[in-house]
Amino acid sequence: MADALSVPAGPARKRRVFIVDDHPIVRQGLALLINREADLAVCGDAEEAGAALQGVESLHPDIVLVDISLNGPDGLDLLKSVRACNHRLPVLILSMLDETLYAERALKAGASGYIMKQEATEKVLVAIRRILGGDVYVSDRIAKLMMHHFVGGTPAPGDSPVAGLTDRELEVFRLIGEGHGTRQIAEELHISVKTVESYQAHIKEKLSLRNARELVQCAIQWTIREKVK
Amino acid sequence: MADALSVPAGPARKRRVFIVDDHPIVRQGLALLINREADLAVCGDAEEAGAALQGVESLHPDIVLVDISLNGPDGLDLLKSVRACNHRLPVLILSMLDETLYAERALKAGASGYIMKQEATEKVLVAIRRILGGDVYVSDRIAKLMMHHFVGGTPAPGDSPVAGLTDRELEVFRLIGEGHGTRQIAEELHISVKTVESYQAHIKEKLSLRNARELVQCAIQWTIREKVK
DNA sequence: ACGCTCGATCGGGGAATCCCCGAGCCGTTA
DNA sequence: TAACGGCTCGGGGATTCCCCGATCGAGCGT
Repeated sequence: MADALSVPAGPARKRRVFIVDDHPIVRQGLALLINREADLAVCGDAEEAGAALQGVESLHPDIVLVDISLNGPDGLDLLKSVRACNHRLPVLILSMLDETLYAERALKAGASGYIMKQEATEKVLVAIRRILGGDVYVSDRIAKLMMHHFVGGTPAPGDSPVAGLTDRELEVFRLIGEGHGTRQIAEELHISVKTVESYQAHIKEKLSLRNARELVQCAIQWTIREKVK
Repeated sequence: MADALSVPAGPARKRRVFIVDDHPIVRQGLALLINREADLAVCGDAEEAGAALQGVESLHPDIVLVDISLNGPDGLDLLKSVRACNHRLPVLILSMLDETLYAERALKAGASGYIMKQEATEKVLVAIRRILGGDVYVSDRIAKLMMHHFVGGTPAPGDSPVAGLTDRELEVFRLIGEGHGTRQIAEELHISVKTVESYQAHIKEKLSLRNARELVQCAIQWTIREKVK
């Protein structure tokens, strides 16, 4: 854009950041944090997706920070809208939600990074700079998890890890997501409880889930998302 | 306190604020916001209940800002702990969770105010000053709702059945919704596994849930609705 | 036909949980 | 004082979890 007519030298031109979060306190906090840096400056902010799109359109920032849980269209929707407008604009998703459930989804939707609000504030700045440098930022845990999924059994990038499940496994997974218990599932499928337990173990393996509670959590969230889409 | 020997005039002694929130970004944001004011200053902050109690003990602030959803013991627990230590210390609860569910609990537990993170930043300052002045701060909506509960012992129309849960039960419910297991919850709250099981039983009773899996399903769905709303 | 892999099916067994019972303690209320 | 409700915990049997492994058949390459 117009900023090509670079400012001489000295402190290089400040990179412009746009913030989208439904909590004014967080917006202001991030703004104060970012504006304290010599090489960064907040050029605008928005509370929800609509205003955010307008702001991005008119202010053409260098990077956008987006919270996932917005009112109305959520952060991932906003991300897709930005992508739909042919913008190469890098987007950093920040959220208080569990990264294991959303980070991968965010990156597949075209985000350049994912960071949790539980992280130290410096990490936000690290993430911003790394993304501005053209890299992708995710926590070590997520990076490891995604590697696992990649080599594990999803040859097609863009496939849900759920796609790697067997027919029977997927069936059990779906029933779990609907709140059915192990014994109940065994009866509905006319198979042994032991067999259902086997499937649950395989699913946990394939989805890198640590215990049964995480399995239930994952299945339910997946079920909800499937219904919406 | 000692402030009775009033500072002449000019900028009166700054009132000291202590912040408790598990999100560094929010802590820093609030700190920057508060320190910008002529009559207020942040004297310390903490990420969880234990450190918060220590900080309050040694720094004796004029007011404490506490987020509800902390790791381990939550904001209401911390509030009760402060009260148990014979502290008259005013506490302002701030949260991103639905106020209709928590505001009343917070006030009954001895809080001086409740404000949502969705509110404008200025409202936080307004709330702080009103509480420091000896008043109580809640949104008009909550004030009206509490009146309704006061006059008619009825559970009020539009109340979630979750509102019928005990403080402790709701806490366990929330942790279940975040994917935590029974043992894990017991450790985080420093209580027996048996006690956690009791709460789970009570919750299932009150919400008419048939088994543990339905409980997990309900808790997770509720968590998503609360956070993503 | 011969291995070989993989999905579907089931079992053992110890640890953890679920789920029904009951029971103290303590603060508030009647 | 008595009653009530919330918080805390325990017993004990049923169930599930989670690690092992096993059998059987279908597809697949040589």
